[in-house]
Amino acid sequence: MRIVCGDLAISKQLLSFVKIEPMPRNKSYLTDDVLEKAMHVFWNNGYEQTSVRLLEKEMGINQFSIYSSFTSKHNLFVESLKKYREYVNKNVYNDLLKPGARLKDLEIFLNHMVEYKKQGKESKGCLVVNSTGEINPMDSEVTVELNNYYKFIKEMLKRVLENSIEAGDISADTDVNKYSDFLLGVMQGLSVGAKVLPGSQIRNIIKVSLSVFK
Amino acid sequence: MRIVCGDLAISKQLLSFVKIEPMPRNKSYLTDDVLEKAMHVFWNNGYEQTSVRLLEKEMGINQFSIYSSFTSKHNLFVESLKKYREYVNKNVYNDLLKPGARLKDLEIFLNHMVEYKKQGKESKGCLVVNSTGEINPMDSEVTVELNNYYKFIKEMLKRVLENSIEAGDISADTDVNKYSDFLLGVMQGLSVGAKVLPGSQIRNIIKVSLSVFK
DNA sequence: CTGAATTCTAAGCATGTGCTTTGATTTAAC
DNA sequence: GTTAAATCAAAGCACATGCTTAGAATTCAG
Repeated sequence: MRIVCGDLAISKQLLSFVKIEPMPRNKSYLTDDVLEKAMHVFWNNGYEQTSVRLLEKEMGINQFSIYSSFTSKHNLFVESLKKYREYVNKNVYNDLLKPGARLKDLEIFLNHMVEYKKQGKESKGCLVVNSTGEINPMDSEVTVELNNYYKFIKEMLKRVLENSIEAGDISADTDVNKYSDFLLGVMQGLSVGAKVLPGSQIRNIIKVSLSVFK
Repeated sequence: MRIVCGDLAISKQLLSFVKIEPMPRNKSYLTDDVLEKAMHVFWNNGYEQTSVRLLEKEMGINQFSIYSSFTSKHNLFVESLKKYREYVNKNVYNDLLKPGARLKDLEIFLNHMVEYKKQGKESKGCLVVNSTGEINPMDSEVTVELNNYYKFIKEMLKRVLENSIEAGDISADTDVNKYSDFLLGVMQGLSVGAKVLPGSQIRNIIKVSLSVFK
């Protein structure tokens, strides 16, 4: 019997006093790296359209390794959703998460989405919104993670509104909870709309949505 | 060689002068009926999760008949999307499509959605919005039909706004095009949100959205 | 009734699916 | 070097998938 240590080489030494037998071969990959790659595959193709063969190819490890690290395709998907939240935190919503971010920054962010789409790139939408449509609601593990994501976005929007109040951009008695719900709804709508509607319509949605604060 | 007449028994007689050989067996089902059943299967399960075996069972006809009437699963899905537009026209948006329907009716309609969900029923969302998330954008046949649907909804919302202007509910210089885009965006957002968010949040989205007209 | 056209039933096809097993390879304490 | 544990690559498993085929059943003009 031995303590499994995953890909944290250092913990091997920390746990060496427990170990009673020779140490085995090391993983040739970092769990976190291949998970991020898996996330992108799910993001591009959706859950059902993503086969384990495709994951194997894109993650750069074979099926045995996938199953020994993530136990099932379904679990890998759930982990990918968690990873997605971490990913957008760092790479998508970073400006909006900065301390002091205001409605003006939200406006810039939303318009940036349209610009990005106009540059010819295919809009693959939001992994979570796409999954909300695809996954059946009985799948509680996934549903929990979808809700975690939406809570995360709502909290971000709440802070944006609070900062806007503090900066005097909007009235001090603005119902922050109510309006962050509204903005979350708008963003869910944009995630759908941006995939198919022309830019002019998306811009109209953004304009009118933000006009409620004037 | 013979003229195929589908399920319109009457046209057999109309075309009888063309026919040169004995008449064959008749279809035991109406194409339109089984199509509507197929639509519900796709609505409940999504495109990928719907197998031809399941369609066979729910449509009540076997695979041969499915393929001879609809040529492929993909084409059956496209036809189902068209059928869906016809379906919601009759069964979902009927009140909003009545001549003279106003914003007040839209408000009732949206709140009805929340009530329906509160009654414990699983919200399966909108077939088109779900498909917008699931289908890859390169699938042009499907994309065209998704856009047809959204155009249909936008036209409906435009008429609601025009009626509201005429009734004096909202300002006469309201930019109908712009605000119908906005309302379409809100409805897309609600189709996503209603599947996972609590009723209180949905109600907030509705309230704030409609407050732009006050 | 006969016969040709069309439908239906049901079996079958090749391929794709998620997941498992096998056996060779690598690791590092002894 | 030896040895045991964990890794890896590759083949394999049972079953599901979209779609097709073969043959029996049905229809209706002649």
